[in-house]
Amino acid sequence: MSKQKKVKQLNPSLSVDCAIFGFDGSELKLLLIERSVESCTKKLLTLPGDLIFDGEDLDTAASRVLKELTGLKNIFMKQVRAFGDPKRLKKREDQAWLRSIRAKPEERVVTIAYYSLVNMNDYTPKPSSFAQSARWVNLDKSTDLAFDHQEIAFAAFDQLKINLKNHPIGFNLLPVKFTFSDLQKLYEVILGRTLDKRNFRRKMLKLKLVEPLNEKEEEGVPHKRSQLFQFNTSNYVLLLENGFDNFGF
Amino acid sequence: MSKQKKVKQLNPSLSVDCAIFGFDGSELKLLLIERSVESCTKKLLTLPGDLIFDGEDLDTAASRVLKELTGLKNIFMKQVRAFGDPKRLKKREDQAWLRSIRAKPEERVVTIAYYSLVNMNDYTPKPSSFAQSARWVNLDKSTDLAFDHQEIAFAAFDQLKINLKNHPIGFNLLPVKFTFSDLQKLYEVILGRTLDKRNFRRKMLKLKLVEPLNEKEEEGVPHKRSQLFQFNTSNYVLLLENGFDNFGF
DNA sequence: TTTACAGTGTGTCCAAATGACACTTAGACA
DNA sequence: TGTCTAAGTGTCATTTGGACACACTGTAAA
Repeated sequence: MSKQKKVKQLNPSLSVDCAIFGFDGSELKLLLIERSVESCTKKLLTLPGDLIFDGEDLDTAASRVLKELTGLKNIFMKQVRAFGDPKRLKKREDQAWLRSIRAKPEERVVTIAYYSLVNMNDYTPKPSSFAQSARWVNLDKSTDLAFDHQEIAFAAFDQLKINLKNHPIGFNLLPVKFTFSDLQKLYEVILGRTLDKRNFRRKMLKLKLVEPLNEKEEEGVPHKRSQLFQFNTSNYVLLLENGFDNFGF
Repeated sequence: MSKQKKVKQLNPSLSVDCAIFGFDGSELKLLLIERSVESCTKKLLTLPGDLIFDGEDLDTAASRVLKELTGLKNIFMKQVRAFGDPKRLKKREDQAWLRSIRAKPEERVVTIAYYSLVNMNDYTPKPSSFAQSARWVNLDKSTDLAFDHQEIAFAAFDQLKINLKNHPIGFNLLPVKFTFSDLQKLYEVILGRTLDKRNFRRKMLKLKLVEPLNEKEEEGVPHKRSQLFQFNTSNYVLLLENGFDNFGF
């Protein structure tokens, strides 16, 4: 009765990749790591991702890999979809990296992509494992990713935009107390266009997802101090479950 | 130089499963196959699905597997997502079947689910391979599926409903020429509720997706003969690409 | 030939939602 | 005291959504 089977073994055909979007109040960023290639000075810029273990649950694997590479934990991620193009890892420089670290670098790997949204200020990435660095990169500058990670990032962002319209997503991106401007900026960044202040307020309040606090924080700003809001958790949960139809800005 | 690598080899960790929805003019059906278990009289009722080959593209694999098991070909399928729960194939009766056919029946298999919509009348399933039978089953009677196929079918149906609201989906379900009633019935079946005839017509015509033909077909119906419509292909393609916001009934 | 039947096809009204638009106010600072 | 910055607020015209009822056409049966 060997315990051989209990030993964790990487499955050479399966990986997860995580597209973590962060918001700092004005710009949308993507969490990327660098992987160095032995024979080359250039580093690969990629999403955090790695092979998963035999018998490891997909969601669990995504959380584990993200934590191993970037130190981020307790982040709720949602699956985007699987990417399995046989050529997805076949570029020259990608193969160089794979040969330096994988038992079977030639193997086709199907990767399950995940995405999430976090408040950048709450999470400071700390690279480890084969991640040389882990940092937030402006979404519009996140180009030249290795493997098919550009495609994965786009797909994840599309998913984000779609879900933004049907779910009260994006609230994890803001601090507990926030202003209406914060909220609106977030929506503008994700949707990629400006919104009318009054119309935005009207719609958002109708949903009853946010409620005013008795605080007018922000000391020392060179303008009128703004009302602070928080999320109404009970309505939030309710809408999370049901989605909601009319949320088009 | 052995050609070993060129030999197609099944990957024991990867499969595809296809949720094919069919419409016969009044009810929504799901295409299911039966798999017989050697030691048992009871058959497993499942979605068409099987392991994929090393290096085989996912979309290609889905088409191949569907054809092998049911004879259906040239069906455009869309990926739902991956299912990889380590326990997804561990039920007693599921294991019995797997032991009879798989080299590694204990192995955790990640399956990539696909879905599609077809006009039932255009496709008559012909079982082959390990499919004992292949037939259309009423969606509400498609219960008691083996493995985690019930969950997959639900997820695929959810996807269908969501896409119905944002894309001109469901048109593959109808014959080239169709009446407004046909179209409306389709929507009612998928959405699971009745719609107002006049409002439906108004909205649908605004999209300019359908256009009237100079034919009032249907001979010998015990009522006024109805106008036939067809899809406006150019607008159809346009909307397929962009999706469209206002399609909520 | 008359009648019953079944599904087609059409218009209006009201309520709600949407989008466009501009000025006053609070607070900081020079 | 004036200037700057962002906050905060209301109206109107248009579009959209849902609710609602009756006459028409062709068939079949009495």
